[in-house]
Amino acid sequence: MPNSESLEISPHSESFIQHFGEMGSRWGINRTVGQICALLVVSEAPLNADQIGGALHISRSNVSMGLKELHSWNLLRSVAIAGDRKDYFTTPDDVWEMARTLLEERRKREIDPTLSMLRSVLLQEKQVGDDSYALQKMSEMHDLIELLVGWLNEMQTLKSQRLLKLLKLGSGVNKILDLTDRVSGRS
Amino acid sequence: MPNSESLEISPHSESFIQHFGEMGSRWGINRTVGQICALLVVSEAPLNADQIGGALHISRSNVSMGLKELHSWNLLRSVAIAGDRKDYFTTPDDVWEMARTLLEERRKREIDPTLSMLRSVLLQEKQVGDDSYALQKMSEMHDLIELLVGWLNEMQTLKSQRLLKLLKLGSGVNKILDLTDRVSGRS
DNA sequence: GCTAAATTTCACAAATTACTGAAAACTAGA
DNA sequence: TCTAGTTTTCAGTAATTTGTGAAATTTAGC
Repeated sequence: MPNSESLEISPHSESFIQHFGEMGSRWGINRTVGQICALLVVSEAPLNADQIGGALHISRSNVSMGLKELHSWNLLRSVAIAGDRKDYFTTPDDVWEMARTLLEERRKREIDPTLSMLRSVLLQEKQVGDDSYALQKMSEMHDLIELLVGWLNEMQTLKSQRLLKLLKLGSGVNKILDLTDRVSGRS
Repeated sequence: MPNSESLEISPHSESFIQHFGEMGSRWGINRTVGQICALLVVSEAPLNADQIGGALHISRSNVSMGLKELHSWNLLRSVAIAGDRKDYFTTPDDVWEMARTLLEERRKREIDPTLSMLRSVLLQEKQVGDDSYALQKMSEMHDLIELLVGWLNEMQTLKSQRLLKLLKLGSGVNKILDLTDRVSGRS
């Protein structure tokens, strides 16, 4: 017995969803995916595809595609509801978990491919007439990205509590780096 | 006396430029802008608009638009060449400076607007019938982003050497956080 | 294995974004 | 101030991305 009433969305949630739609393109996802994600975040109960389409005024097939995309971002959880054959969806409850996932996925899509490309170019035999300036720049960029990615990975392994502490420390980290300098005797 | 020969591009640089073009859309800039940026990075000498267009096989007007866009990302430096009325362009030499700039610009475009939106929604008078679950989520998201943005800002103020040290430390930061715990007596 | 509910796929349409050439607007020297 | 070289703007077109309905596929219960 499907619920035929369409979802009620508060004005605040409406702004939130609208904003995610507009920002979607800047974030490398499209409007619809952004809106679906926002809707699921602010909905306490899991929603089915019809509810999502109804709330956002988009077609059933568009919802299906949007969910598929959201799934590929690892931001979707499906929930089975007893006595209902429909699939219900939600996003992770913990916003920190979502942020971590997002960062990881963006790293995979936006940084890793470039690192691979740089690696493979730098690994190739130097060709005659190759400009060393360009190779120098690529090498610098490679090292920078490798360091950054390695650091991000290590941060991913940190417990939430630890990460929180580091973030709250902010540039106070300076003092601590000083401390390690003094202990190890380096500049 | 403009140089009529078209720019020579090495196969390695070619791959690099090509890659930046393909990644452009994932990075929220378009193909052309990505390619122009890559070309300027690997070119030791500054280039003029005709050279850029020639090298990338794009129209003069497209170059103009691409440069404008790159300028808005704070990644463009113009150089005057004596005895030539044309404008010459390059990107910053230091890849770390470029990375910092990039991060800052993306923060402005991708995060700051969301922070503003959340602030303004949360500041509004609670309305009757407003779902507190949604407001709770928005509040959590607001706090997370504020913390993250604050931290990023502080990192921007850190000297390069310090930043490098922090990055190389990686999850070794754990030990140091332990240390501060013991000193201050917190858990 | 049938059936009906639910979901996904896909060809096409709509909307958005990127690119171009021509014309307009600058700019530095004569 | 005139002119030739240079850059920018802009309207129209091309290319890409997004959204839809209809058809195909999957799935759970009988």
